[in-house]
Amino acid sequence: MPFDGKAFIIGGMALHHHHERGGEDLLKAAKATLQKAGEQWTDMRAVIFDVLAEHSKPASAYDIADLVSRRRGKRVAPNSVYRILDLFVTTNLARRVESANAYVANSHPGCLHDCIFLICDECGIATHLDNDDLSASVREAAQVAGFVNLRPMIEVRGKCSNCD
Amino acid sequence: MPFDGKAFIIGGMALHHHHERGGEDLLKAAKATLQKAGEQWTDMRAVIFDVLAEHSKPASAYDIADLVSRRRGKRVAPNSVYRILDLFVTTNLARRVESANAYVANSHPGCLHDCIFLICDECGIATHLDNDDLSASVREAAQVAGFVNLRPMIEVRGKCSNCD
DNA sequence: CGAATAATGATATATTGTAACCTTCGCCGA
DNA sequence: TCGGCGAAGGTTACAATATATCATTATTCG
Ligand SMILES: [Zn+2]
Ligand SMILES: [Zn+2]
Ligand SMILES: [Zn+2]
Ligand SMILES: [Zn+2]
Repeated sequence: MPFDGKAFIIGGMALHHHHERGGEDLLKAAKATLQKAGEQWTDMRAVIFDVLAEHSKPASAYDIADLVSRRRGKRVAPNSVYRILDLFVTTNLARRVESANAYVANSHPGCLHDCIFLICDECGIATHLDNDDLSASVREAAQVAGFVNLRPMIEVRGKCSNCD
Repeated sequence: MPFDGKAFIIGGMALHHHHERGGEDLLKAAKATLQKAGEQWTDMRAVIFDVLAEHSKPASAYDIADLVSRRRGKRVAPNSVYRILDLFVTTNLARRVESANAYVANSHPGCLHDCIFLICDECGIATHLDNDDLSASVREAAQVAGFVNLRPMIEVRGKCSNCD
């Protein structure tokens, strides 16, 4: 098996390799990941994932509800969107950006690690970083403090180079 | 001048020393810091800071509005609380915990650095960590990516040792 | 097929966050 | 002293985000 990306070790988990995906490729990967988790890849879920993946910046559940409603020609209530977004987050198909109350599609579903997001105050775009040393240090600090079931969130608000 | 704490250098800023404060001491430090920033230490602000500092876990603006209303025997609108919390955050008297939509008093006002919060999903208590190496690395990663005016947020959700 | 389970729809409500405009009060110069 | 000015807070209205509950439809599986 060819090694086509960076390597990750998280909290004693197995080794992963990393493959950033997009477009049709990403859709397929998301579907496979969700199904491997024993969940159904329904029309609604496919549309929501697609809308999220196409969106250039973190999207709120309400943004997504609007976009999906338009695409389906029929109103989809935010609570349905929330349900599916929650599922996506727990199955690693999407991430919640806490400082923006919004969600982004995970460009590497199936690859479990802590992501770092840089969010521009100006244009709202979120840049996705991966830095295993960094996230491992954060996890370790929390573990030393006696925490378990860790879910680190590392986000940096600021102004991106385009908007500067 | 005695050196009574850890040392910090952040983003080329001057050296600080660190002194965790509480009770009357913390109140005084907050007042001094706010006034040094050219802002008034009013009754309302004093009460809100006190309520926040006494609160054992991150408090929402609405929590604070209730507590302050009770203490003053007169309704204080969340609106007013938000205004003052925003001021506190910009002047470093308080921090916003993004993953909890809530605020904590800064135990070291006047001492500028990035804090790490560990928030327990169970009891809601936020443990405050400082780790300069870690936060410096986060800042550097964002800077390398071309971001400026950085405001890192490092939070870890999980379960604390008490609740485990 | 038919029961059990999963997914979504519909509606209501809770929680969090802003905007706009008004009143009060302290401060300062005419 | 008077009147203007600006900061702080009050009041009201509303927007944005999130959850709860129950009904309905779709899937799974024996
Ligand atoms: Zn990542
Ligand atoms: Zn930007
Ligand atoms: Zn700190
Ligand atoms: Zn706990």
